[in-house]
Amino acid sequence: MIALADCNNFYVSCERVFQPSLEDRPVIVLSNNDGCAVARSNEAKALGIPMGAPYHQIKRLCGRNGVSVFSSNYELYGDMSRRVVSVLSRFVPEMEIYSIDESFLNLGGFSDPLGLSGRIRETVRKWTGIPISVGLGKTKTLAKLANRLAKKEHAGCLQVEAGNRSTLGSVPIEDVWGVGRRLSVRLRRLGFQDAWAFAQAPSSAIRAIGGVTLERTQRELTGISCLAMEEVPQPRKNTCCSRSFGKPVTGRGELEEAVANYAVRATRKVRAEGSLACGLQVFLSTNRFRKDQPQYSNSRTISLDEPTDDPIRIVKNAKALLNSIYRKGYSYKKAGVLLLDLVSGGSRQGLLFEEHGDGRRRDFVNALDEVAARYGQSGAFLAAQGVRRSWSMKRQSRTARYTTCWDELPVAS
DNA sequence: TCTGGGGTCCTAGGACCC
DNA sequence: TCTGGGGTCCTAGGACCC
Repeated sequence: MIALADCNNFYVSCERVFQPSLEDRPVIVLSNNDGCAVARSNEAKALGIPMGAPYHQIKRLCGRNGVSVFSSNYELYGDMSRRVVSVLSRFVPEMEIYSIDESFLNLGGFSDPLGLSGRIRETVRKWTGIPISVGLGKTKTLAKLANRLAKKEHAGCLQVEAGNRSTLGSVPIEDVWGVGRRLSVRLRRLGFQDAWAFAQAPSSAIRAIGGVTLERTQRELTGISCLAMEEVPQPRKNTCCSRSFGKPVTGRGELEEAVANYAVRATRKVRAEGSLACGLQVFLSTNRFRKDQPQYSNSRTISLDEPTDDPIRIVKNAKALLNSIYRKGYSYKKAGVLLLDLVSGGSRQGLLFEEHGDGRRRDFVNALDEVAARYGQSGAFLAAQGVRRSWSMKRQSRTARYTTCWDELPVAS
């Protein structure tokens, strides 16, 4: 038996823990750059605010209805997520952290999985303040489906059997995990409107529509497990850092600064995991929503002659790539840096004519990381990253980093 | 005016090889 | 007129997820 523990409206719930007055009121949390609504309280959902709604389109609706609006506070959400996971892990020997707000738990061998799920739910709420729902099923896809239903009713916990025609029949096809917008349109056209009809369909038809991936989803719904639990997280293969700009950017200099910053951040992630990058990609683009402006987007990729985690080298290469795709006269909205084909530091393949260990460079980079960790991004940075950073993203209503920053601890008065 | 960021996997098609 | 067969590797693009 597999359980999916999923935090309800996670980012909103995190904000509510530190501002209890937000309970029972409409609340939304915005994406980076205060762009879209990415988390909504039930009250905000009831107002008709869809997932991913651009904020400028719902701003007036929010004003009229007294919706509390927050910029995203990823430091807080990341820390709250770790707390939830630590509670979950006390109950089960095997679990897979699937995302910032979801974990699969292996409840095989427990005599009363549903009862246990209820206790887990209560404990997480009590110890972290975060409300969760738990769905149970024989496979991950069934657990996921059960979780959806548990959220709406069933007191937050529900178990679903593969053969339950009325339950599966009540789930629209687009709500099945692994069936997105495109595939659901095609499946509906063929008459597979709900999870039950989809599960009963001839597998050859399903394979023709969505390949082996969709066929796996179908089998999972019939109770045949195709997606294993991954208790040990697989090392990342690529990593990316990109942001849209707070204002349109036209100058090469500003773009270079932005790209240098993204390169440093991406490299820091890779270093933290003990990996090295073998490839590097830089991309940039104008605002695709502005039909009245000339559009341009481009990217360029190189393979590095030696796997590296050296931010100075990455920044240098990234700037060169940027300059090879930069075109004057456009109003840019977004740029990003990808580090590709990551390999673990241990299995590093040396170069025939490698320059061996520059110890001073290594010490310097470590010091840079340490200072940045202690005093924040502005504590120490490369000159290429710029000082004014006029392009940086909007984040007008972020709450304090209550749990990770000494200066921002909540104060009781 | 204003529209997120970070991932994974699969497939088709082209380049290239013998 | 008639122009092989079988394989690998890489990349771009499409689909999905949170």
